[in-house]
Amino acid sequence: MAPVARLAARPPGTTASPTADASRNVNKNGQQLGRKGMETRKRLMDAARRLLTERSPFELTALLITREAKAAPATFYVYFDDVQDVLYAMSAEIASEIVDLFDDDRLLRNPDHFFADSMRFVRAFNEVWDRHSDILLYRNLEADRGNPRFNELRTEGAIPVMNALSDRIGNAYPPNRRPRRGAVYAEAAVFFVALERLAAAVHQYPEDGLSADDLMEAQARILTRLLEPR
DNA sequence: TGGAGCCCTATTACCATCTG
DNA sequence: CAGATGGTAATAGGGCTCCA
Repeated sequence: MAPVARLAARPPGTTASPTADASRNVNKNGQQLGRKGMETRKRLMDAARRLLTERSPFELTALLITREAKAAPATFYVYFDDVQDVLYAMSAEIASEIVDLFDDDRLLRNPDHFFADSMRFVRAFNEVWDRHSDILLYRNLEADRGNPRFNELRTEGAIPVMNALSDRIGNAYPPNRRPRRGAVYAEAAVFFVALERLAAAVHQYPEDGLSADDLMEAQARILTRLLEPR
């Protein structure tokens, strides 16, 4: 249950650390990346992305990536510590896509559109997973097994979404009956963890059990209930 | 069991290219 | 042109598989 506790422990409104962004502009020798360096780093990440369409993250090697990128093995270590470091960089890029789901502050605000908005949100969330399930599954696996770097990344991606959700869920309560902030935040956390777990399961076993559409509709209905006035 | 061969990671040294 | 940045050949060493 560590991820839930970790998610709930971060005070709402906390911003993400700049660590991942900062490391994109400097190579492993501490040199500032120029145009060429940026291109080479991107080429290595694109190569890793291509390889992931036919291999598990655990099968990636630095040699495979550099061959795919048409670079020398040593070049890989100029930009990344190891294969996990590339996967971390790829995970960090995806985090912003999930946060972007709440770019529109009107989302999930209008009671007339609660279900439609919920469907829109749930679909958009699942689409991100659809595009990046291999990397996101790897990120969560590393986070679950106690890798602090990946755990922080997952938390940083989740916090803005949970803040947005808990803000809206809180509005469902009349001011005189509103639970304390932490309790509302916990409701958002419970919903978010279920949302993410189901997104992971659907993409891991797409042919088994309930259809993705059934699951997404059910999630949208549950979210709608959380948003409706109590 | 252990030696050979192979593949991989990781590092170093050095040369090439870019930029101000 | 000098310093910064980028790329890689060469190499050491570890782990794995195969085979006698």
